[in-house]
Amino acid sequence: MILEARSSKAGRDPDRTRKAILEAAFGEIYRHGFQGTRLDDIVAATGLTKGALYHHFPNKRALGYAVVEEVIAEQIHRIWLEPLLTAENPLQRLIYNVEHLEELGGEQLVTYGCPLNNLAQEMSPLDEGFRTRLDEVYSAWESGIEAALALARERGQLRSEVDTGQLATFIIAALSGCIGLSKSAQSLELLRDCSGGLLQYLRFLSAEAGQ
Amino acid sequence: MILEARSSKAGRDPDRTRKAILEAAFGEIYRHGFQGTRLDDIVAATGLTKGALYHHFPNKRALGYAVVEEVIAEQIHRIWLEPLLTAENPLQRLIYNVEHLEELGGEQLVTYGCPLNNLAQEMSPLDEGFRTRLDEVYSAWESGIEAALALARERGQLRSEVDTGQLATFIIAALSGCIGLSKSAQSLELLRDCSGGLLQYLRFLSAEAGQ
Amino acid sequence: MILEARSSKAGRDPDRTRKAILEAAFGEIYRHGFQGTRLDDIVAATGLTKGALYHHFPNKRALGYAVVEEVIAEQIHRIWLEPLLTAENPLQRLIYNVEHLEELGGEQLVTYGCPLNNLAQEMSPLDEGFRTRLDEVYSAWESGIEAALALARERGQLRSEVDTGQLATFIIAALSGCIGLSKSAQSLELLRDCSGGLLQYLRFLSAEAGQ
Amino acid sequence: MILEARSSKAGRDPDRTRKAILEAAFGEIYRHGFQGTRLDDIVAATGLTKGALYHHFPNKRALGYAVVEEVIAEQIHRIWLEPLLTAENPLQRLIYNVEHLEELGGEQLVTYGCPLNNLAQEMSPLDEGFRTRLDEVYSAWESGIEAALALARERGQLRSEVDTGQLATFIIAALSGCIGLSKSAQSLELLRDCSGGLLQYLRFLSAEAGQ
DNA sequence: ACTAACGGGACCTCCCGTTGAT
DNA sequence: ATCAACGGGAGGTCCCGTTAGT
Repeated sequence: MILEARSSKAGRDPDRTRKAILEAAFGEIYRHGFQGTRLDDIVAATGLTKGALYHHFPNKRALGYAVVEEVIAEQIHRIWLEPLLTAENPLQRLIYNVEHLEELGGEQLVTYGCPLNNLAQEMSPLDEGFRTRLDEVYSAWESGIEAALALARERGQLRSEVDTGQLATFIIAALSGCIGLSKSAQSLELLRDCSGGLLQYLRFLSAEAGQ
Repeated sequence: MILEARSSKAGRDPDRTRKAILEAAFGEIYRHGFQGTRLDDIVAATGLTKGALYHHFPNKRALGYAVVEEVIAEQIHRIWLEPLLTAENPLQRLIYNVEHLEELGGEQLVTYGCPLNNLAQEMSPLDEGFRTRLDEVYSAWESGIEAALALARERGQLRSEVDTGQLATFIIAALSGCIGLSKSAQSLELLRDCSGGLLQYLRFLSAEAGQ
Repeated sequence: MILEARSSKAGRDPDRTRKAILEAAFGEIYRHGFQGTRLDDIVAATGLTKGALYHHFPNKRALGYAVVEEVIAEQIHRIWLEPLLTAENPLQRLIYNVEHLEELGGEQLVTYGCPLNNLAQEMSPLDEGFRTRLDEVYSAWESGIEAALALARERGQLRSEVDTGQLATFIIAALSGCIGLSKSAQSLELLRDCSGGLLQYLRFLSAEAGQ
Repeated sequence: MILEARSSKAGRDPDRTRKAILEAAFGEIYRHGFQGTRLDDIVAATGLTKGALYHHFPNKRALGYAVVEEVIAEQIHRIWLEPLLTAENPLQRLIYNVEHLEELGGEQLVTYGCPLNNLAQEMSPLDEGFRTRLDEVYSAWESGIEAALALARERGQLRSEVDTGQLATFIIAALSGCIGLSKSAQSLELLRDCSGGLLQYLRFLSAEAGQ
């Protein structure tokens, strides 16, 4: 998102500038990792200069934190929480999401992987600030899925002996693992195969319930 | 492995030196990522100098490649291939491995995650040389597990309709995901929970076969 | 040119800074050759830092190119083009220049030689970017001398059968050679002797025209 | 010159090894300059190792000195001294040499220039040891040409008022300059043009004598 | 006479962050 | 709020020379 030129700087919307920086930062971090991202590239992507960036964020790390809290968390919410919690049939919607990972994750999913998992694997052991923020996003994701599973179980769509908390965690782990493997292999087919393994498990847990 | 000080620079065992560099490099890369690793730290860990390192490896990247090919691949082989392929009951051994991830992966498994997955998530999209080498390790891992599954299926320990290739991929993905999640959460408990989800799936697939 | 210390890094005149870097770079390259020049010496000579240098030039090579295009080309223009093209009697002015090489070239002419020739001999075979830029300076020098010779021939000050283009090239070659020889010998006398050989030739070509 | 493998190291001829190193060093220095030459490249070109090089020469500089004294000086002697001093008509032979620079200097003359001039321009101001040795080669070259000119004058082939010493110096300077210019321009045509300028002068000095 | 392993240090490159000004 | 100019320092690369050994 490159800001269009305006006649005066004073006329710019500071929130829009902040958003633009965050988006550009997300894109660079997604493609190069946090350590591999250069601030100069971010400002170049926005058409601004470093001074503007440092006006909105005290340093690179804080910018990274903001990307986690505002961009990545928002994506998880938009894709995995909101749809599941408003769905008529949460379990079906969950299965639908797993079946349509590619569309939901964007065309770069196989190329660059999962933004959340990427950052987590890179930064969690290096920086506690990143770790706690990433962990919170994971927790939110997990509780969303667990809520959907619990609702499904209540409705008799899921085997009653299922530990919804454990299953939610396992689903996220499996998804992250599948996307990660397909990234290493650069293979969309592998992503489908691998998520197929998860789907089989999910269908088994729900199909049995239907009997 | 710190090489003891010697009176001379010549007369050393070149293979031992190379090994020492690789081990030190593996440790640094494991803890800080490849991009976050400094050659100075590697040489400091070995008691050598940059000159020695440069004598054995043309540059940092080649050193990284060698770590993948010689250290990480060897670990996968030692833990996941050799035991499974020589076991009386490969499926039991596979389950045993999943149950004892902590001991097999070392005390730092929760702290720093899976060495293979870490490098793959960081470097696969950035460097094709890394990607292909890491992909090969994954492939070897996968074929080892698949061979064990196929043998188990032959012996009637596994449901006959199981696609062993897909399942092997899914197992690796789930393992990688579980370890990654537990790293982000810094929680051993989460690792146990998550791998419990995988075990349940595996036991289901094998228990049914017994019927 | 050492920039005076200022309280701030901002608020400087960027053009002056750039000039200062170019001048310092020219001096170091002139004395040590391009490959023998260290960026540390250049920044030390200006009182700046590497950061400032890197802000104005992307790398050492680009700095070298700029020295050729802006400093050396300017010197050639100031000494050999402008005076000849505005002179009442271009041929006389050309001879005057050859007779007063020492003053025009600076006190370091015998010590360090011709800046243009030095760089050309060192870098032309090593770097095409240097070669083309140096070749352009040579071409400009040559066309200036040729223009002067052509005018002189028109006025009957030069034998009519002279090939002004060839002669201009030869004059530059002879000058470069003379300065180079005197540098190797560290002998001002040799410079005078050698340029005397060229002067004799020039006088012969012009004296005949007077007949 | 790569030494053929022998069954034993003791069986090698030390003088041949030394020669091989000198030849390889000359080639590398000719193409990359002295400062741009790496000892590793020299030893790679000979098939030896650095130990062998340091057995024959105490350091890089001494090797460079030896290249001047033994390789370059020998070339000057072979091309410019011996033929001129044994020729029936030294002046004709001198003119012949100027006319056939390309063949005498090798195919790389335009590409890489004159080995003697290259080293002189690069190293004379940087290292007094190089300067004196290169100056000696120039002196030898000059005295050879002067001897030829003096003989020619004696025989009435050259105008009697010619200062043979000055002319010899000028010839060398002009030759060096012509080769240097053609190197910068990467133009064989320019070499012919430029040496044509010198030839015209020489023919004039001799033609007049013939009258 | 020759080798491989290694020491040691210099140099360019690169990038995060700061400053005064607008 | 935004900018260009600049400080400062770290990291990878590179290469000359040394050493014990054969």
